[in-house]
Order: sequence, then structure tokens, then C-alpha cells
Amino acid sequence: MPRDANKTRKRILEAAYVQFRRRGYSRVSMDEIASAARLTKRSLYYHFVSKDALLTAVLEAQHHLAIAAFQTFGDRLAGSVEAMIDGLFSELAVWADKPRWAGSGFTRLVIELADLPGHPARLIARRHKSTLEGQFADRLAKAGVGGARELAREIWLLSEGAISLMLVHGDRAYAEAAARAAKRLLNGKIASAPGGRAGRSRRGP
Amino acid sequence: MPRDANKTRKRILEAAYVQFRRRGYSRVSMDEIASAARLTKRSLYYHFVSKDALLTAVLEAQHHLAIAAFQTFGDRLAGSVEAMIDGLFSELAVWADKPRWAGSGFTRLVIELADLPGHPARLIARRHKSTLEGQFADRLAKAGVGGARELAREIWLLSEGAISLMLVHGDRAYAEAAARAAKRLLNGKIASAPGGRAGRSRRGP
DNA sequence: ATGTAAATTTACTAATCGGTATACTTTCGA
DNA sequence: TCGAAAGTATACCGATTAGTAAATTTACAT
Repeated sequence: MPRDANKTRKRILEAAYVQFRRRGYSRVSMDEIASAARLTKRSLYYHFVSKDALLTAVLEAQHHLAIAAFQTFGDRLAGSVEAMIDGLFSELAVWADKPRWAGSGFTRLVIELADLPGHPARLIARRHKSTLEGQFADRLAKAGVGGARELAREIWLLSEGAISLMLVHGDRAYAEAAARAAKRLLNGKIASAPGGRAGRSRRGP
Repeated sequence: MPRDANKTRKRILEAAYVQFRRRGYSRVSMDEIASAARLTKRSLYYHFVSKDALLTAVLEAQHHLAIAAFQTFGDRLAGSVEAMIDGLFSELAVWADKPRWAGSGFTRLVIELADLPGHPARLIARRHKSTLEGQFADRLAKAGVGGARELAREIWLLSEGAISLMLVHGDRAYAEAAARAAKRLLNGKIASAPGGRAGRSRRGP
């Protein structure tokens, strides 16, 4: 077999992801992706049968990468829950400050394809967000927070809202406001949770 | 002048808004908009010089309509702040349950055009969101909530997050979670605000 | 070396896109 | 009634789109 097909495939997925995340789906052409991946459009179609299939594969690959990244991110913040929340939102603010930031690739693509409920990309995005929210809930539970699933969802809502509003306004103040709200929600949980004041303790559950 | 140009213009704006909100910007063609507005593409270009200009005009018109709608919505909920929050999120849930719901037209378009920071549509969307957030803050302040601006922003974050996540998951449970979080944030404010327990009172500020 | 399957290229559709040249209607003022 | 401006329609343009036919190159097994 000439050239390594697997490496080419990876190169395509990488190039396509950059394009899709930056400029969405419709406005990126297969010619552009091919050019960015340094091959011809016909070769692109050798590896992926259609643009939709390519998008699906891109999101599938990115899903696993993002899960892994979130894992190491969580490990790095083994301290208090407050520190974890601060880390989450400050990382979000830094991320959003990047010059050509265009939001979460998953959210962006789902919203662009919002009128196509059967599109495979939407299924993957849905699974992706669920997994992340679930892992975040597990982290909170391990840190001893009572009602972790509920709190995780609420903080997740704040985070998604911050992404949307930072895209609209280009103002990272929304990440800070979200962080403040998240910590107040956490403290409310601690005060009322049957498990007690677990937020600041170092112990696991 | 033959036919009423103003009526035609309005018909175009209406048809274009439906299309843009439902399917975004790129994937809607001028031919489709013309057809939906029951005229030819050439006539469309007589009224609007370009697709970008049409989008701008559509958002401009929709901005005023949405502001007015929010006004009456707020008037209808003159009672307690809790009731106002419940009303906000339950209205959101009902809205999101509509069969071909595709999120806020403004947010959707901003996200689709996230890589074009100079696009006029983004300026309008930005002004739109600011106005709504500001009016919501005013309502809260009038109801006697301390730190109304901060709380308004936090609830706004929850609301935008709920829109995103409901689009991803098609599950209105996110609106309910957002409502719960919003009310907990409100109660936290009441407990800690210097102005005191204003949330349940009927008095103004 | 050489056959062969895998991988890549050049060159091409047919359709659709935003936008336009130009001629035709409609309506009102004179 | 009739000229002229306002508004609409027919028919087109060049560019771009996703996708394809067919020939060509590469690498490895024999």
C-alpha cells in the first residue's frame, strides 16, 4: 500500500476539525479541507464517502480527545471543589480569549445543524456533552459534594451560557460571573446537603 | 408606485426571518427567501442590496419586536421575583418544545458567524442581548432585589445555557434545572444582600 | 523484475450559489 | 391620456459546490 493510509486519515481529521471548529460546517468546502490536509479532494473522498461522514468521523475522534483532556484537567485540580470550579471557569476564560476563538466545536456544529435532528453529528455531540457532564458530576461526588448530579448540571448550564454570551459579546466577564454563580450554588448545596460541609475537605467520600 | 413597497418589504423580512431562524444563514438561499415571500429573486435585490444587508435588516426588525414582547412578558409577571423566574424558564421550556425549534435566532446566527467578528449581524445581536439583560436587571431591581445586575447576568447565563443544552439534547429538563438554580441564586442574594429579604415582598424598591 | 491492490491524481460533472442586465408592468401626477 | 418613476419579472452570469470517472503512482509480496 502506498503511503500510510492511517496517517493520511489522521491528517485529514485534524485539518477538518480545525476548519469546522473555526468556520462551522456549511461554509467550509471539501476543497479547502483537502488543501489544508495537503492532498486532493478526490483523495479526501477516497477516505471519507461524504462531507457528512467526514464531520461525523471528526467529531467522533474529537470526542475521545476531549474526554481524555478533561480527565487530566480534573486530575490536575484534585484540591477543593471551589478550586476546581475556579479552574474550570478560568480555563474557559483563557480559552475564549484566544484570537480566533469560535466556541465549542460541538455546540457550534449542533446549533448550525439544529434543523436536522437526525444528523449523525448531533448524536455524537449529545453523547459527548452527556459524558462530560457525567464525569464532572463524578468528580463532584468524589469530592464529597451532596447532590452532585444536580450541581454538575447547574454548573454545566452556567458554562454553556458563558460560552454563548462570550461569543456574542467577546467579553470574558461572563466567565467570571459564571464562576461566582457556580460557587454560590456550591455553597448553597453545602449548607443544605445531608452529607454536610464537604466542599472544603481534603477527604474523599 | 405600483404595489405597496413597504408591505412587500415587511413580507420579505417576515419570510426571511422564518428561514434564517429555522435553518441558519448559509444554508438559506436568496431564491428560497424570494419564493417564501412570493416574489422573484430580482425583486428581493431591489429591496435589499445583498444577503448580508437582508440579514441585518431582519435582525434589526426582530430586535424591536423581541424587546416589545419581553416588555409585555414582564408586565404580565408583576408578582414575586420567584414567580417571574418560574415564568421565564417555563416559557423557555414551552418555547423549546415546539416541533421545529432551533434556538434563539440571534444566538444561532451569531454562533454561525462566530468567525466574522465585523459582521453587522453580530453588532445587532450584541445590542439585542445587552438590552434584554439590562431590562431584566431593571425588573429585578424594581422588585427590590439587591445586586440586581449581578443576579440578572447569572440568570441570563443559566437561560442561555439551557437554550444550548436543550438544542443539544432536546430535553426540557435543562430548563427546569436552570429554574431551580436561578431560584437558589435568588435566595442566596436575599440572605446576603444589604437590602434585605425583598424577593417575596409586594413593595417596590 | 513484476504483478497487484492500495492510494492518489487530473479532469470533469450537474447543480446551486449570490448577484445582475434588461425589459416589462403598474400606478400616480399632470 | 400619457409620461415617468417605482416596482416586478425573465433570463442570464461567473464562481463555487459536493461528488465522480478514469487513469496513474506507490509499496510490498512473490
